[in-house]
Amino acid sequence: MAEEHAPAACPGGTDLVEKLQNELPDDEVLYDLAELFRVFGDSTRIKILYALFESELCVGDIAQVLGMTQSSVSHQLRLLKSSKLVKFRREGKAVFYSLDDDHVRSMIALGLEHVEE
Amino acid sequence: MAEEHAPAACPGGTDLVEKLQNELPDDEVLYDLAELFRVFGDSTRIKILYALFESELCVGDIAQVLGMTQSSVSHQLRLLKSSKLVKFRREGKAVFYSLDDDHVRSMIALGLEHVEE
DNA sequence: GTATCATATGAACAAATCTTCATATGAAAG
DNA sequence: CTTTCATATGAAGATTTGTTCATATGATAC
Repeated sequence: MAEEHAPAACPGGTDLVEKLQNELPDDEVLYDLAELFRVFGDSTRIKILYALFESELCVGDIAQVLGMTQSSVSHQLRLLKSSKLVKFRREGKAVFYSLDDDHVRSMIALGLEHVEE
Repeated sequence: MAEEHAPAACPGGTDLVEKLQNELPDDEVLYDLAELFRVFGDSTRIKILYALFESELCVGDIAQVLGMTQSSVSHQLRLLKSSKLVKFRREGKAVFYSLDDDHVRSMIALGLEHVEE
């Protein structure tokens, strides 16, 4: 069981096709990359990241800024956390979240460039 | 009907919250930004973009490189097209797709930096 | 210990998403 | 005009995703 998919093609140089196949990064890398973008791909999470641009915030405050439930925000923070986009520290009852590094800022800035054209 | 959501909060300076709310970009911008990232947030589409890194390709060849259906690839190309990430030109029966601009490369490069840590 | 505040998490449901299959469109050749 | 090749698209179905609600955990104050 091997042959499937694409029945042939247009110009269809088999050599070109093979060359490109070999040049593609590993599936795992591509999947991780897509997953990273997927995390940015939700308005709520983008808003959370934006809210954290200037300073750290606790969960409740984030929820207030966005006008969303604490639960919803917490769920999203978990995703952002596991993608290493935000970090956190505990202080008493509260948990303060902040951007994990500057990649987040660069990423959003770059995205904005494309959107604002 | 106004009061909803977040029952109050941790530190919860109402002024800080209001300040941040005013500083957030328009909802429309944030939505567009999320939508852009969402387009990058799928392995198939990432693969397509990667395949187009070096040269333009017709739909059938892309499908072969990825080992996917022509239909599937075509559906995804439509998304990439409407997000202005790829452009195309027709030549006889074939349609050649290519990256629309360098934002795509920068975006993927930046994403890779974060993933490969 | 109990009460309270802040956050996290599990289950459930609705909405969005991706692939497949079948078929339509569009262009060139006969 | 009919056939063939390349691509596009609509509908259907399975999977994924985001929010809500209820409840659990964790930390402080009493």
